[in-house]
Formats: sequence, C-alpha cells, structure tokens
Amino acid sequence: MPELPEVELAARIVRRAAIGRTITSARVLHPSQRRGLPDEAAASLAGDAIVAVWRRGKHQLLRLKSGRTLHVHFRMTGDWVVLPSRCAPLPSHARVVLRFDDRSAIALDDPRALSNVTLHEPKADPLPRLGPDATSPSFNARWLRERCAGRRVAIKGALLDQRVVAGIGNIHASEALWLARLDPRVVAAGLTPAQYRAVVIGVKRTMALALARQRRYGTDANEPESYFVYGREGEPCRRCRTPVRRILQGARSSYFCPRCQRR
DNA sequence: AGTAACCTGTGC
DNA sequence: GCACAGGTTACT
Repeated sequence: MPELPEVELAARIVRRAAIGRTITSARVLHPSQRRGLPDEAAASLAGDAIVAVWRRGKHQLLRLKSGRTLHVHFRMTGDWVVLPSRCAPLPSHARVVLRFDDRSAIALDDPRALSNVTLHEPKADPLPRLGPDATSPSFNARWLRERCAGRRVAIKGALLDQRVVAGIGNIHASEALWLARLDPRVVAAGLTPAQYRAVVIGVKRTMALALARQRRYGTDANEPESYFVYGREGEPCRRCRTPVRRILQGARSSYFCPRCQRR
C-alpha cells in the first residue's frame, strides 16, 4: 500500500521475486484493469522477461528484456503478492497475474481495483511530471519555496502535489507537518525560511521512520500507534497531550495538534 | 479551490 | 444506510 515507503518495499519485493525470470503468461482479471492493459498487450508479455525494477515517487517501472516498460501505480489499495509455486492460491482481489518460467508468480492484489498497469514501448517515458523524491537531496527548502511561490495552496496541499515533491501521501503529509509544528492550513507561499526548512526536515524524518518500519514489520506497519497524529483524532498529542483534531481539506482528512502546530 | 469520478470494502 | 479510505485526473 502506497506512499513512497510502501511502494519502495513493494518494488524490492518484485525485484527479488521477478528479476531474471521469463514471463510465461500475463492475465488481467478485472475489467477496469483491462483499460490500461488490454488482453492483446497482456498476451504480448509472454516470452518477455523482467530485467530491472525502479521506483520513482509512488510509481514502479518494470523494465523488460524487450526494452518495453510496465508502469505500475498502486493508487489507494494496490500491493504485490508473491506466489512461490503453481499451487499457491491467488489473493482475494488479484487483478493482474504474471506467471514465470519457474512456476512462481506475482499478483497485483487490489480490493478497489484503482491501480494502473500499462505497457509502454521502448522509447516512451510513462512517468508524469514529478518533483524530486521526498527522500532525495534535491528536495530542499529552496526547491520547496520556489515551487510554492505565487500559489495559494495550503502547505498540506503543496506536499500532496507530486510535481512539488514525489512520494508523499495523505498520511505522511500530516505526519511531516506535526514534526514541523506547522498548521496544515497555512498558505505554503507565506512560510518563513525556517519553516520551509522545518517542513523539509519533517518530511525526511517521516520518510526515514516509515522506511525503517517497513523494513522491520513489512506491510503491516501502518497502525495508528505508528503515527504521531494520523488516524488519532481525539487522542492526546504525543508532545503536549492536547487532543488531536481532524479537519477536511479538499475532501481529505488532515490530522494535527491545534496547540503545537502553529498557523 | 472545490468536487466528481474511478472502484470496493469496512465500520458505525 | 452513510461516512470514509494510504491517489490522481478532469471537470466546474
């Protein structure tokens, strides 16, 4: 499941499960997935092989021996499930299944079926315009200030904008702003230099904590106890014990401490 | 900037 | 029943 840390773990899993194996069949099991990967495109995958797996933001790129690229985006609820053998049962919401020549397979498991899987010809670039990864040194206070200048978005909205910074989603945006002690509704263009720095530090720290959690506990690492504020409405702030508030910003929940996160 | 749309599941 | 869910795009 899918912000940068979860997608990073997923990419590692496919890398280990799929690199060097030849695809014997690709099956698409849900009509909405067929829009991105029609049966004919899926059929053309047989005989090809996965030679490299990259992650950029929340996107995964599976580079094929033919030079083509499978672009995968999990959206809200996608995840990879590895099937070690022919008799391993498919996960309950398998949407796309890639079988390999050693009889293992990977399945895209996605209850809401919002994930995207698309196949691209060798020279195509499937990625949309993205800012630097949240974990990249290129994502720094100067970059953030420049990308927010002249806009009226709240800082929470700016962090969710993948053209500003890639990989942050609704959970980690709230977490990063708690660390930065900044109210999610503050207009991003109006921050002080120190506040831009605090936001960037908050983002890096949030990513590092989540990546460490992912490595230790895998996909089950996302419990409310893991977070400073996300999903903890009414529970005490971990700094000052003030009850955490939930508000809606553009139909998405933001969680914050009304006492120690300033406007 | 806000809202619907894409889908299905869960919990109140 | 309704609100809500870790995302993104395309419309007012």
